[in-house]
Amino acid sequence: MGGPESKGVAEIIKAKAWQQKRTVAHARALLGKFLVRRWPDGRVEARMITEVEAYDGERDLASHARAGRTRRTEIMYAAGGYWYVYLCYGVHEMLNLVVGPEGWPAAVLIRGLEGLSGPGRLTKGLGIGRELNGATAGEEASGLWIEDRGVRLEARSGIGRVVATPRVGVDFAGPLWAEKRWRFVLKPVERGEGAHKKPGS
DNA sequence: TACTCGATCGGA
DNA sequence: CCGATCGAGTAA
Repeated sequence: MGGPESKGVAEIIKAKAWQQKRTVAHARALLGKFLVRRWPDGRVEARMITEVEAYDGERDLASHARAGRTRRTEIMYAAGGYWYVYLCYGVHEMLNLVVGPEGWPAAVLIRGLEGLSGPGRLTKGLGIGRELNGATAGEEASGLWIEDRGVRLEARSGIGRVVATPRVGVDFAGPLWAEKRWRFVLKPVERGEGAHKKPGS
């Protein structure tokens, strides 16, 4: 199976990879990657990322960074590759990957995984809490990391198609920022879509 | 220190 | 539709 460069070999994505100032592109690029969790008992659970949102700079009034540097947002100003985990509505832990160069506050909210839909549900499902806030995304550093398992999302890849929509729950940010289509969802291909199918079968 | 309000979810 | 539940941010 496969040669020396066989596809499907999981590659752990290094923190460095998230340090370019391309927040929206980073969000889009996370679709199809795998979020991997090492549980305390050593078991490893990996799920494909299917839904993300980009939050980009202080100018983005939907972002926590709209208030500038504060104790909470400090981690967003770090260079890409750290986890930003915060409590929402006093109930749900939200998992974000900090992206961009140092000094530019940006993050990608991970909103959905294959089989675990919803930002609050996925953190609960993977045992992720605020104790990971500020930790490095990496197997050794935090037991929570991103892997590229070779999934490609080009047309006819058969995996799915990417849909861009406005972000969820950010109407408070005003129309300019609420309407930006910075939410990306990986929709599975429908039967008969994305590949030729014999009619009438 | 007081007050407001959320990057949500599950149950009426 | 509504309540849960709590910490960050703001005003004072």
